[in-house]
Amino acid sequence: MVRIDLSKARKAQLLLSSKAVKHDIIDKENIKVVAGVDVAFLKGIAIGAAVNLDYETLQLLEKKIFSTRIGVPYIPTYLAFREIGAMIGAVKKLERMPDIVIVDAHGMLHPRKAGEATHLGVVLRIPSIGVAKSMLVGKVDREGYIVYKGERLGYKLMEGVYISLGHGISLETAIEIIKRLCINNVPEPTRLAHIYATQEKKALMDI
DNA sequence: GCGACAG
DNA sequence: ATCTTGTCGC
Repeated sequence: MVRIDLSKARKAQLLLSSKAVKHDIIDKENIKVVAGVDVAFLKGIAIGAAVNLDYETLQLLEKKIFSTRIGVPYIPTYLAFREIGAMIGAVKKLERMPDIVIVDAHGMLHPRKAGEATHLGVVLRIPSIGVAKSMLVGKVDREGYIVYKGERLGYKLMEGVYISLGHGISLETAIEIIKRLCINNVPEPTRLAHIYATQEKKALMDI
């Protein structure tokens, strides 16, 4: 496990956030495939899982796994540097590139507006939305919006479901999409990706 | 300086 | 995130 150069990582995040976009770069009326990504850990291995769902029916279309060695430890606000390799590897294995990707972590609701969801969206040049289980920065206002440094960057859909702007999708559209995907108190793509990653991890344990 | 801190 | 069985409750 190599220690991360926080100075360089910080600069990378600032560059990434400068390239992130807060408005829709796709036609929301034309979303067909939505992906969910998650990562499970076993020893020194990160197991990335990516699943594609039909946006209309929420049915599973395909799923892929990409495992890699863990390079760095978990350091708050630098989560992406630990997981994104496995996540991107899994997404790239999908036969059909999804129209948008749902990441189970924050996006712009991050000290440098460069959380994992934003990081992945900018790197893959694909619209992304972050959905975290707890708050990292910001505060929820009377209407449910999460404000950070005077900017609305997210929305509290319910306890344990915090929408965080990722890349290429406006907050209003992101809220609309996540409301539609949230079935069991969690976005369906995220739930399936988590199950798949955990399943693969258990399979590796029997070896 | 102190405490908090996505997964 | 991960280490981990049974158990309380709808």
